[in-house]
Amino acid sequence: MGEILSAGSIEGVVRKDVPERVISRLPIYLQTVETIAATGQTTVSSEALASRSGVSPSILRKDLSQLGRPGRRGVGYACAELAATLRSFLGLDRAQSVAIIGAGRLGSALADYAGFRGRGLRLTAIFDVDEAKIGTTIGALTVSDLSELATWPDDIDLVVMAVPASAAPAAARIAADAGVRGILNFAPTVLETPDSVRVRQVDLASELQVLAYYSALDDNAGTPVEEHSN
Amino acid sequence: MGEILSAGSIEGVVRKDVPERVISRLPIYLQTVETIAATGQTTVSSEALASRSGVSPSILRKDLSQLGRPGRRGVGYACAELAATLRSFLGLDRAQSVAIIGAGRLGSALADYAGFRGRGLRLTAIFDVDEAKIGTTIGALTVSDLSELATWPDDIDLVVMAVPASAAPAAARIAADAGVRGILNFAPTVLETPDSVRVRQVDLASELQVLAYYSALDDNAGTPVEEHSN
DNA sequence: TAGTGTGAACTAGTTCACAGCA
DNA sequence: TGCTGTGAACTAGTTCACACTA
Repeated sequence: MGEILSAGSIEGVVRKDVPERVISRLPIYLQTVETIAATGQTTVSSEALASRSGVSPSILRKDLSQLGRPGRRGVGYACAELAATLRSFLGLDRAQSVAIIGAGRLGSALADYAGFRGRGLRLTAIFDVDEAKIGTTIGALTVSDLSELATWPDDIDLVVMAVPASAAPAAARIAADAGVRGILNFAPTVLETPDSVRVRQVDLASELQVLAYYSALDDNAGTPVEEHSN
Repeated sequence: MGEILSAGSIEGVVRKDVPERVISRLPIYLQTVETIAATGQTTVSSEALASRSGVSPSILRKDLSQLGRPGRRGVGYACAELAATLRSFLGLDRAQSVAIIGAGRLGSALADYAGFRGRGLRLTAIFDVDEAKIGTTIGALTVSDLSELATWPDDIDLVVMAVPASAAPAAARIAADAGVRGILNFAPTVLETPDSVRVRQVDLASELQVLAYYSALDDNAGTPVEEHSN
């Protein structure tokens, strides 16, 4: 993907096109700087912020310099201001509305998983197709029929897909038709969506299999494996 | 690229130095090729496999060529053979043993989330520190006290961390001390671990915030976004 | 003086295009 | 002939090093 040259260009809006790689690090910085601010610290250096975010200081400075509101040379970044800039840049000023599709165990767990409130996200609805689940309550929300998504009164910006792989493509189509802007997909399937819908994939088994690779690598470490020191 | 002397090929499996970027795509290929094989198809071209995996054909060919067991020119890849090679390469021949730390809603949901069995992973134990949860049953497993992890009879290769952010660092240390090889961390904290423990981060809020960025971008398409002149 | 902002150098990753083999 | 395997060209991402400024 990538290839953004269409939207907005008519107006002559020169959008600095920030790579997704960078965008995906910003939430971590936000999280970190909020944690630091909560301790009462008012400024933070790139070095401290970077190490607590798990990145290098230079990459952190490059990333933050891209969002226009700079730090102060010789001082560092003002925590509160930086957090506000990050929130605004990520589009979290108005809380994005999130719906969960799939009211099974995973969907229910995600529904009250910490981190919607206070992270610029507002959980708006939970959908399912299972008659037995529709009408039941999860946290403060009642499970609705997925067919209601299309005409849902509150605009839904983002969807968390927590359904089996077999049901995911159909549900994704419904979400896309309803004008949803992004899907966070927990089902182990590659979703095909129109360009207007961004998909991010989270696959438990894939992640574990990546870890399995390195685990197995170490198993064989008795025999001379690559691993060279420097 | 530092030339690596992977001469130690005493055990048949010689693993070159494959970038993590590549490793993290292999589970997707495995998933895809298994799906294709299940339809009865015996061979598959790089183009078909790539498009169903959401990558370009050239990158797929480069990736697969790195694992030594090639496809057949003019034909494609033999599904069954490719799947076996991928499984073996990822270290899934002997099912890796996985433990979940945290028997809350997320932990319980992940415990019976499809994809352990038949994906080369074996869920071995669930731990918690909460007296009220220890001894209760989740699926086929009984929740054990986290302190038992260190002396757990069955070796634990990988851990899924499903605890609050505040509890994660301590739990990670316990896991690292117990010789765990990898941690899949759902808590929104950067974990510091010794080099022997690989961490992969999955943060619901971060992922949604990335999607929020693109969602907000579209909202502002046409009106000047916060932008500074160069 | 301390610590950011940033061009330049470097490194990693992807795509291209075609040689080579079933 | 068809499709993989792969070097070469290209592109993206990271690190370095230091000018610059509060």
